[in-house]
Amino acid sequence: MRDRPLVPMKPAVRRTTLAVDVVVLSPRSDALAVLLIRSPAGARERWSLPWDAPLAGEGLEDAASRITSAVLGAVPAFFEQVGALSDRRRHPGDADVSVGIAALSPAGAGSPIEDAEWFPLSSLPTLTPRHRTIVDRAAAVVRQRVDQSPLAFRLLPPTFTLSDLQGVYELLLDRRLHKASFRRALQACYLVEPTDEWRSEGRGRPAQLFRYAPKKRRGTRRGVRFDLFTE
Amino acid sequence: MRDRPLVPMKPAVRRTTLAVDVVVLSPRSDALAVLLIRSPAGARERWSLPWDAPLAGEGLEDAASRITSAVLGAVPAFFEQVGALSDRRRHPGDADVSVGIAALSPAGAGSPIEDAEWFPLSSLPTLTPRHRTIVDRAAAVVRQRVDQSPLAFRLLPPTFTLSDLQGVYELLLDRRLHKASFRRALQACYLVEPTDEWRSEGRGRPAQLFRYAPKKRRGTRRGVRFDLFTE
DNA sequence: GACATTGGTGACGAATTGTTACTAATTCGC
DNA sequence: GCGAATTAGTAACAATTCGTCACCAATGTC
Repeated sequence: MRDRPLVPMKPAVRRTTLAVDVVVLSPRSDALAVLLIRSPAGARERWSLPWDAPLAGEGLEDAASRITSAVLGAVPAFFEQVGALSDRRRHPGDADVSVGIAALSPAGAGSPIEDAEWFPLSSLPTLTPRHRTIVDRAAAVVRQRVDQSPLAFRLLPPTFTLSDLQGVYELLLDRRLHKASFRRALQACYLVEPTDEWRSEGRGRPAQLFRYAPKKRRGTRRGVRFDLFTE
Repeated sequence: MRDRPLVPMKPAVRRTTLAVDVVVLSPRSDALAVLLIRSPAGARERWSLPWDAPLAGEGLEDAASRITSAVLGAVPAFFEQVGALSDRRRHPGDADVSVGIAALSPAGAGSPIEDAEWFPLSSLPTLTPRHRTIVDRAAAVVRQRVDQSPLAFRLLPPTFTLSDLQGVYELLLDRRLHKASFRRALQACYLVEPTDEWRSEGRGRPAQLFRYAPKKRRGTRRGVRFDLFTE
């Protein structure tokens, strides 16, 4: 009936080289930025994502944490796998397979080592083709999950103003949100609680500081929203 | 200031063993089912996910397609990576790292080889710990993405009734949907078009057959829905 | 003190969603 | 044939949510 091998497939492991490539994301001066490291002299591209092979038995997120820590001096607040890539596209260490991991780091946490720098997502230098794909997918995954998962809170310090929070959402979604609607939606879900601190930023009324404190209120399950399809 | 190695990290690839583990999902008799293969005699678990190592330079989804094809005799309609796992948990081939891939196959496509069988997600036999995790994550990912991506159409034949479609959504979301609301939402998004065929299933009025034919109508971007957070 | 600027909220009309109730076309049993 | 049962499909209304406007509050600037 169909193409099928006469002899059942015999699965077997094969040895390959594997890299964990980390896309560290953080809001810097009103744009989402990626942490890149200067390539060793002689490399074709000047910059690359921080990467390394996982150590024996080390979890992939643990590897990403170790790598980020070495480059930024801070442990990211959140990880999300972006996908594994196995293709013939070039990788700085010529790994056969790359696992891309997005790491979210709050604004202001850590500081890059000398050979590392933040680049806004919108103006990246040339990267190896595989790294370029991983960055694009990381950005897409993060943007897509903002609505499913409290990612935005991982890009903020422990306390923040509601305007800060709205700013991060606007950064991630790349569109303006309406203040009153944003706050009403937030209120309805019991995700933040007010602290008794206020922050004054020069002009304008001081803003109350909030912290992320989700209450386990199971929201009423809604109908199907076909219009959220990304494809 | 923080823990940071005195010498900058020297990334390097290391050789590891890699497996692609495939979770083939298909609706069988009103439940979502997974395709498992009988383990060789002497294995600790009787059943396992179909798996293999990717061939040199073979894409991971291509490997998943090849593996599924060998076991089911049909090429899945859709793939979605479920995550890469690197831990010390047991894998049938003792691979260091597994890439889990969910493969969606329409009801009725292909037929399993002799050593393979469909198991409803709700009553699986014992699997190696890593395979168990991959299945759970595949189910979670598919359930979570149903609202973002037209997955449900990949679990149906090319033409289907609206009741079929609603049934798949109910299977995936594990809750009843309201007929009128479901159809109104579907209508509003121009995702299906009617064929001029009708299907009679015994009792009841015959149903019109539809096909998946998304029109690129960009839906109006909505506000933020915090209540969709999964965590 | 007037004004510009940022924070925060009530309220109203518009849009969407949940539900009820109905009509339509078929098979089954008599 | 004919009514009951069963599944498909839809109109219409009520309840809820959403987008917006308008406003008040608290601060710095002139």
